[in-house]
Amino acid sequence: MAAKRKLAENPNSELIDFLHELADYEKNVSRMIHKYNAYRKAASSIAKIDHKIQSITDIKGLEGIGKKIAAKIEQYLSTGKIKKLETNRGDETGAAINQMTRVMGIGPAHANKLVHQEKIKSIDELRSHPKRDQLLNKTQLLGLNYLEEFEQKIPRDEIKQMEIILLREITAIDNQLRAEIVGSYRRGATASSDIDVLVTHPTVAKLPSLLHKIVETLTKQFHFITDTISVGDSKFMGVCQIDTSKLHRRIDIRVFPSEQYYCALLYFTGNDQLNRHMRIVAQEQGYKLNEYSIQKVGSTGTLSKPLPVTSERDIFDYLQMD
DNA sequence: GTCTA
DNA sequence: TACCATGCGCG
DNA sequence: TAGACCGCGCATGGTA
Repeated sequence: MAAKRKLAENPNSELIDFLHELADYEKNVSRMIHKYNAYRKAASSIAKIDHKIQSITDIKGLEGIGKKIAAKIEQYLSTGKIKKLETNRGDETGAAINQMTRVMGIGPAHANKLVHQEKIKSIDELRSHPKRDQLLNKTQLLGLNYLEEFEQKIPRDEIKQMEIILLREITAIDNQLRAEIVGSYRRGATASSDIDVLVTHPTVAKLPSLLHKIVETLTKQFHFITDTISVGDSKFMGVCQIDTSKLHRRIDIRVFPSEQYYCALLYFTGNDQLNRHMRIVAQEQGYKLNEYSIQKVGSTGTLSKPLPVTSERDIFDYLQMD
């Protein structure tokens, strides 16, 4: 094979897209987050099937697929359409609400308000609205400003370049600092939707001021950070740019005390599915696992002190996992 | 919308 | 000013 | 058939 080939598309991708569209409508328009999750779960079950679904018997009994979704799939199989989806698509207001939620910081609640109260029907109308600056908060204005840029994936090579700068500058602030880029990048992805940085330092008391120092340095000295969305003692969320010829990117930086670092590393490397799986295994083995620690659960539900963890391996060992 | 107690 | 509820993004 | 469906840091806006 001469060049890297695009991964073969899932044989049921059209059906999966339909389910995602139904999911989005429930989340953004109906504001039923659990229905959203139900549709997503059904879609992910179907995504695991490696052949084209021919009949309803192919999916009956699959995890997350009950009566209603099965009926919709049946409709899709026989007519190529799903009534409910066609109805949703005919709802202009719903479509407008969905569009609004493309903007970072505009969720279902605010999107509904913009469309229902302000009668705003499109992103363009929002951009040119005379009261735009009163209708949106700081984060949402940033989100609107960078909307198209944030929708672009970040190539792995670009993150690699950022990694060099980040590690160099963070270490320059304090050579006891340790930092890693986690998320899909650490899982080896060829492109990511944002940059997620974890930082730790052996001296707990220093952590909050260190985060502020890191943010200040990367902002004022290097103009690497271009905007701050939020910043507290343990988490920064913002925008960065490797140089002015490149797009603006979403970046998060979190600091953890060293005893929590490896639980955080595991958690923020993900993915979601692995996290859920490990939480369940932990529970089965009599532990409680989260992004901060692993604790033993006593017979009465009492929690032990956080167990010592000095590597990700330690966590797998407690849980007897490979 | 689906699953479970 | 202090506190609280809500919205949002996130692996 | 009622209730769960992950939980947390930060911003914001409301209330006392």
